[in-house]
Order: sequence, then structure tokens, then C-alpha cells
Amino acid sequence: MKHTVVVVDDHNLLSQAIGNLVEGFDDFTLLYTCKNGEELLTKFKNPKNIPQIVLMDVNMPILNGIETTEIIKEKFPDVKVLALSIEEEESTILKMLRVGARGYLMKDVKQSELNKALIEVKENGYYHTNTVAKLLINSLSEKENKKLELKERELEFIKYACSEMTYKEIADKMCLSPRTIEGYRDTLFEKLNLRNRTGLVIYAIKNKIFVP
Amino acid sequence: MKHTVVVVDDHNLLSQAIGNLVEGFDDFTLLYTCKNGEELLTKFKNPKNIPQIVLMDVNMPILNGIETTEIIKEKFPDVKVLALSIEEEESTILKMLRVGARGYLMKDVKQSELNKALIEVKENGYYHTNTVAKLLINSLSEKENKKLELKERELEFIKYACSEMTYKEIADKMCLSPRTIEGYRDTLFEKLNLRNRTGLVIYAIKNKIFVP
DNA sequence: ACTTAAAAAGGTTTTTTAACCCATTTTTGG
DNA sequence: CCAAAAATGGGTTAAAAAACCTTTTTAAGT
Repeated sequence: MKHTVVVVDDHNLLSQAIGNLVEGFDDFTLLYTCKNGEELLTKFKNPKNIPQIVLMDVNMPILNGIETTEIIKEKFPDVKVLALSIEEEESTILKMLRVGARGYLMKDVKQSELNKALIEVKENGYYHTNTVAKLLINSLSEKENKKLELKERELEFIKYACSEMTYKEIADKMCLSPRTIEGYRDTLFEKLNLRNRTGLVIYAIKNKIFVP
Repeated sequence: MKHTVVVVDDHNLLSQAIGNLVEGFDDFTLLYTCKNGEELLTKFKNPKNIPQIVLMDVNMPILNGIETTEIIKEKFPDVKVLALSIEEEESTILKMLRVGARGYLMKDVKQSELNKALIEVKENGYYHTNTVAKLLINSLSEKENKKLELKERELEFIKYACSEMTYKEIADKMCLSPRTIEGYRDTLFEKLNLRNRTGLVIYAIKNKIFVP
């Protein structure tokens, strides 16, 4: 009996193409494709549409891969989610694995490896490339956790700092005293080891706190 | 007689998948796929490997889509290049068209539209979506050209400005007086309508002068 | 060799940033 | 309810950034 697979990706071409590949594999068959998490969950209302494996993109509009996987993990724990994305950001990969993805493939993966990954997931429940395995080990040490230590208000400030506003203007915008804002700045420089606002902007962009 | 197509894309999965799609179209057949411009040009040394249409990704390592298309335009003018990319940056699209691409498809295009585009390119020599057509019209007015007016030295400065260096340090690095650097800054603020260095950094990143 | 435009550099002043240390208020957990 | 922690805000000083206007040097063309 072939295992059923669903592809979720907002790039039409890619999802159809991957679907075709899956159809070509001996042990798998494509049920359908869809554009985002919302569409997928709607499909799931009919039990006939629930596959054994979901090939999930991470960056999607409306309901992204991480959120969707989280929901699937909770409501349909038997469905195995395999992430498939161009996104190589460490923290993204970790988030995806944390919410229950059984593996993470980069989109530059070879056809044969996709097949192998599907077989592994089917038989052992998971599949991890070397790259991802290394990441997992690194994540055991804190490192990246620093970013999570940033307070809500600090994050808000950082976003404003990625603009042409002076600190005084930012203070107005956030309804705080300029001193408080300067305090945020000082502690952020300290925490993140930065010398000036430019460094903060670059940090924010690298860590997707602010998207230009 | 079917038209021959080659797919150039560094994402293995995608190139193979698109290749499969092309094989599925009535009027087209896939010759081969490759990972970047260099590989393609090596292939071209054997005339048997020269296709009628190249489906070209823009962002590739080693030799990117723009450079590759430029070379093809010069050395193999009969080969029609159709760009196929996730890159939605205006200036990138324009660059690609400027060097001779016959059309520009986003990767979220539908299978049927890819087929339509290939047929159009085969029969009329070009294919442009509405989005791209609008872009072309806008590009007639200068706008984006401002970026091209930036001098070499200014661009170099901008890159350094996207760091934690002070202007003094940048001056050292560029072997210029701090005053000159401040001059660059002042004229850039004027030209680009910016208020401070943060604005310059954001501008640089938005316009891919600096990639974080 | 002379003219001219652009690039590089200088002077000065004001504003903004940054560094450091400390006080008050608010929240939170025991 | 109280202590501790976190958030907010203040003072001061030095450094850096920004604004504006001018001069010297260099490069380019004729």
C-alpha cells in the first residue's frame, strides 16, 4: 500500500512539480497540494483528506509552516510533517523541529534524497541531514537563546530604531521618556555586544526582528 | 518537432521538477538541467547541447542569471532566455530584461502559465505578465536610476557605513580624510533624501548595496 | 598650458548618540 | 504584606553625527 503525501507550498509551480516527483516514487502517492496552512486545515475536515505525510514549506502567507505544524501536532498527531524550505536560518529550522517536524530539507535537495527522506520518515518516523543534525547539537548550548531574552518592549524599540527617527521621536511614539529609550538602547548594546545604533539595525535585520 | 528546453537553477529539486513539467508539455522537451551559468556555458561548447529556450533562475552561485544571460545574448543570440525566479525586486527584473531575457516569471506561476509562456516565447519571441509589463512602463521614468548615479566611491562608503565603524574609522579604511567621508555622507543624505545613518543603512539593504 | 569640473579636505556649530551611575515607580513572587 | 526584581526615568559628560559653507587638490578635456 502506497503512503499518502500532501504538498503545502505557496509557489504553485514548485508544489505541482514536487507533487509530480512524489507521484514518481515507488512507495508514495500524492493526495493533493495546497497553498498554505489554512487551506490544508480546511482540507483536513474531511478525514479522507488526511495524509500520512505532509511536505511543508515554512514561508507561506496566511498560516505559515511553523504555526501549521504546531496545530497538526496537536490535532492530528499521526500525520508526519517533513519541512521543505529554502530558509536556512538556524532559528527557523529549530523552531520548525521544535513544533514537531520530522525532518528539514533544503530545497536544493536532490530528487533521490527526497525519496530517501520520505522512506525514512515512513519507516523510522524521522529523517535528518547532517547539516540539521549538527544544528541540533549546537542548539543544546544556549547561544541563540539570547534573542529570546529580549523583552517585548525592547523588541518594539528595536523596530523603531530601524528608522530615521531620533531617540526622542521614538520615545514620543512609544509614550516613554527619552531616558527610558536610552536605557533600552544601553542595555541592548550591552546584551548584544554592540557599539552603536547601526550595529543594532544590522542585528535586527539579521535576526528578522525588523524586515526592511 | 518539439522545441528543446534547458533548465538552469541551483535548487536541485526545483530544476528537476520543472524539467519534469516541461517534459509533460506537448510542444517542448527537456534537454538537460544544470546548476549555474558556468555549467551551462560549458555544456554549450557542444552544439548538440544548445537548446532553443533556456529557463533561467536569477540567483545562482558562481555565475548568476544576469551575467549568464548577457553572455548568451552575445555568443548564442538564437537562444531564448526566459527568467524564472522568486526574486521580485524591481531592479533585478529590469536588469534581467535589459540583458535580453524574453520574459520574467515568478516562481509562484501556475503550471499552465509556464506552458503558455513557453509557447509565446517560441511563437512570438517574448512573454510578459501584466506585472512585468507595468514595471517596464514605470522604468521609463527615471526613479530607480538614481541608484546608478551613485559613484563607485560612495557605494564603497555605504558598505562600510553598514557596520559599527565610526566615520573616522571608515576614513582610515578607505584612506581618506574624515572630512571627505562626511562629505560623502552629506551628499548621500541629500541625494537619497535621508536624515541620518540609520536611514542610509536601511536604504543600502533595501537596494542590495549591502547584504546583511 | 589653461580651463573647468569633480573629488577631497577643512572650519565651525548644533544636535544626537553614547557611556556611566543613580533614583523612583511598578510588578511580581513568596 | 513585603522583598526583590523589573521597568521607567534622571543627571552629567564626552564622543560622534549632522548641517552648512568654503578651499585645495586632482583629473580631464581642449
